[in-house]
Amino acid sequence: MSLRERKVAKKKEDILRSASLVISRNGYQNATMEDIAAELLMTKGALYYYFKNKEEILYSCHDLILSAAMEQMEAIYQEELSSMDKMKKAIKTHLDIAIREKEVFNLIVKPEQLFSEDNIEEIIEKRDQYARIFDKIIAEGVKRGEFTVSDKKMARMIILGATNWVQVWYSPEGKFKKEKVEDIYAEYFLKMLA
Amino acid sequence: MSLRERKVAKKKEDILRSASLVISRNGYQNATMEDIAAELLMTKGALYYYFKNKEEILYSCHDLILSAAMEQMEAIYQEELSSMDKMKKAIKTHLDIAIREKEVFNLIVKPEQLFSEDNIEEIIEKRDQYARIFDKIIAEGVKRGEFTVSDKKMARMIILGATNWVQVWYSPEGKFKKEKVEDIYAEYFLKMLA
Amino acid sequence: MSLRERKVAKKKEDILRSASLVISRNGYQNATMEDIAAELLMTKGALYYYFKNKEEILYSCHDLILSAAMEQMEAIYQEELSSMDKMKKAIKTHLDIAIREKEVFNLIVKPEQLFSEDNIEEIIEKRDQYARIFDKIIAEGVKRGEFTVSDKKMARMIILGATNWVQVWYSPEGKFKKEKVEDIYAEYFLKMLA
Amino acid sequence: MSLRERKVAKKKEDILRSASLVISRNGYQNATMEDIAAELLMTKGALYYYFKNKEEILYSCHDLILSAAMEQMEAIYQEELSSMDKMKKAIKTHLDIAIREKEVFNLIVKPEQLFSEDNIEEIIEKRDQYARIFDKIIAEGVKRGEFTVSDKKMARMIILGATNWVQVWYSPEGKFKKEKVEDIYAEYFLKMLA
DNA sequence: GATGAATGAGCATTCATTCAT
DNA sequence: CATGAATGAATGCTCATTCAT
Repeated sequence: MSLRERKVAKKKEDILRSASLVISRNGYQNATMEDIAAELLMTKGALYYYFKNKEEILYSCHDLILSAAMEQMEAIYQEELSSMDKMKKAIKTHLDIAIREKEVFNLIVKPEQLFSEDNIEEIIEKRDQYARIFDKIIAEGVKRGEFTVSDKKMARMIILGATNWVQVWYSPEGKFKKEKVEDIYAEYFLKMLA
Repeated sequence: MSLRERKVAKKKEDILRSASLVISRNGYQNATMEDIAAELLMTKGALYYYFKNKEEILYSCHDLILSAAMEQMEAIYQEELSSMDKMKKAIKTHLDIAIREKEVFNLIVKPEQLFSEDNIEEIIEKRDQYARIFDKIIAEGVKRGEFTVSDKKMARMIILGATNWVQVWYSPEGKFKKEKVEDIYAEYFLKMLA
Repeated sequence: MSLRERKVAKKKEDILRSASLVISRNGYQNATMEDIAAELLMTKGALYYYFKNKEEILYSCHDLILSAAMEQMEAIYQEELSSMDKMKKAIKTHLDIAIREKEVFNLIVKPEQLFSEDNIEEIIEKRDQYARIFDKIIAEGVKRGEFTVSDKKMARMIILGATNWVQVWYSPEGKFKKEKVEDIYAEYFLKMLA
Repeated sequence: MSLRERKVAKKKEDILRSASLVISRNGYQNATMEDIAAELLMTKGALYYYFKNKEEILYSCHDLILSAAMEQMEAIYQEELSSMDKMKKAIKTHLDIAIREKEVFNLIVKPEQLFSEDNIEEIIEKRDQYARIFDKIIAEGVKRGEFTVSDKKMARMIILGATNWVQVWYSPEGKFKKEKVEDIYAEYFLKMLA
């Protein structure tokens, strides 16, 4: 990658970071191009040099985080661990991301209202891919006899639902430390899957 | 209540129902005053006779549903049932509301972005009140020895998080019937609390 | 038509008149909604109460004039006149419109660049309909032995082309009076068709 | 002219050719500096090294074509031919240019909307110069007794108007071949002038 | 000479809100 | 009470133009 390409890539990242920030503060619909640019001391016109339109920024934001999450999760799946430990690690990792990326991660919730038809399929597919890693961990656990579940998919929904929800109430200043939350969540879910 | 007052109250209800409907269809940000009025064969100007502004409609919508939910939940809490059965019923009821009221219920998620400071405190207080009924059911179950949980509040968060999430993926046309979902969710959570 | 409907119709007409004026002054691409509104002492937002978007204003402008022209021309065709006189009258009428409606009439020239696919077909069809009235007059003249032309369609193109061009150079303050222009044009074309 | 000067001149020509092309494709208002540069594999910034601004490109484009046309037309006027043949040749040549240069030639139509005051006078003067060659041919024909016209200027307007209009409807894929069109047009006009 | 990057002014469009009637 | 009409502020996006490197 040439110097220039790296500069562009860096700038794009900056923009996505700024966008994430603004979205976190105001929500997607209230995040204006102006806001995103101002955060970077640019003018909104400049954003269009790097991204085609607002949706592309949003999409990239989302993609960036989800891709990274997927990578981590896939790595966990590949590790040589008991299913219990794998799930524990997966839950903790997911919680970690959901808390750190709060709003952007939250975009996953209603893609139909935020993305145009061009992107929506890919979005949903990626989301499903991510979810399927949890399915695989559960399936593995069941096969190994570590887990007993009446419906695997539903179990995954419960786990992901509950962990996604954490961003609604979690605050770094709150009574619970992040690590504590992760431990308890993992404990409960393992009990549920046992 | 005079006849006129009753008429006004009726109209307000109509408006809230329409607002709920439109919000469910399009999401809050895409629900225009025009849409809400059109559904009732009124003009948007008339809405301002009954409500101060859009936020007040939203607030009332939210309040209406949450109040009703609270009432149901409180009734369940008062019933003479084992904690297991109480929780089962509570979960099913909550799921039922979350599915039926989808979008409006979803407003709970990020009140800071939707409500001005005037309303936000009250909103959060009410939400907490609702949640506290679950806390009470859990506490009761623990006292009676039916549940064993390391952290009551966290257990409640998990339950509510997972059940709120259901609206993200549930569709009446989908593979799972509502009753089936309710059963499985209840089963998993009871296992978790046991 | 109720009072209100008439009021709306009147306002729409006003807007179209204003749009015509502004388009005449600045050309279509340089005619902003702001300009059109300002001319009527309205704000641009109000225009959207009457028309869906800028293109619809443009389209209506165009349609209004072309429809009126078509009516006049059809009437001329129906009159009991020699083909010579009919053509003379048609040419004069067309010149009259082309001069009076200058810019708006000029929109006919490149519809592909100005109209979206939704309207373009109808636009072109209407333009062709109008042209076909000239074809009929020529054909009639040929049948009656008043005209001799090697190619009817080409003759019509020449006549319409030349008369449309008149708006490029004609000015009320110029050396030639409108009536004089009309007479000379008619004379030349009749000689051409004879 | 030094080597460097020649290089610059060459580049300017390239730019004008590209501009013509892009304008022909999209129309002037939709021809962006970006488009013009892209065609030459340059960046739009570079265009400003050769031309002060977009208008100057447009102006030069227009000037280039009109100058070439004038040269051809002047040559025709100088030829030793009957007025009939001269006019025939002139019409064919004009049609040829109008068809080939379509959009750029079309700029002539409303110079006031496209050019600033600095250029407009010169534009109009050049356009008139071009037209005057037709006047001279007609005048010559009248003097020689080949043509009989009641008003020379008006005859020229009709001829130029009709031939300019040809670009509105002519298409290489259409039913009429270019040569056929030229022949018929010449025939009609000569009949008109006879 | 040329490029990448940025600017800033402008425009169509949307929509909550207001208010005379 | 309700409506029709209008407002105005906001927003995404485009593009000619500039300029440091």
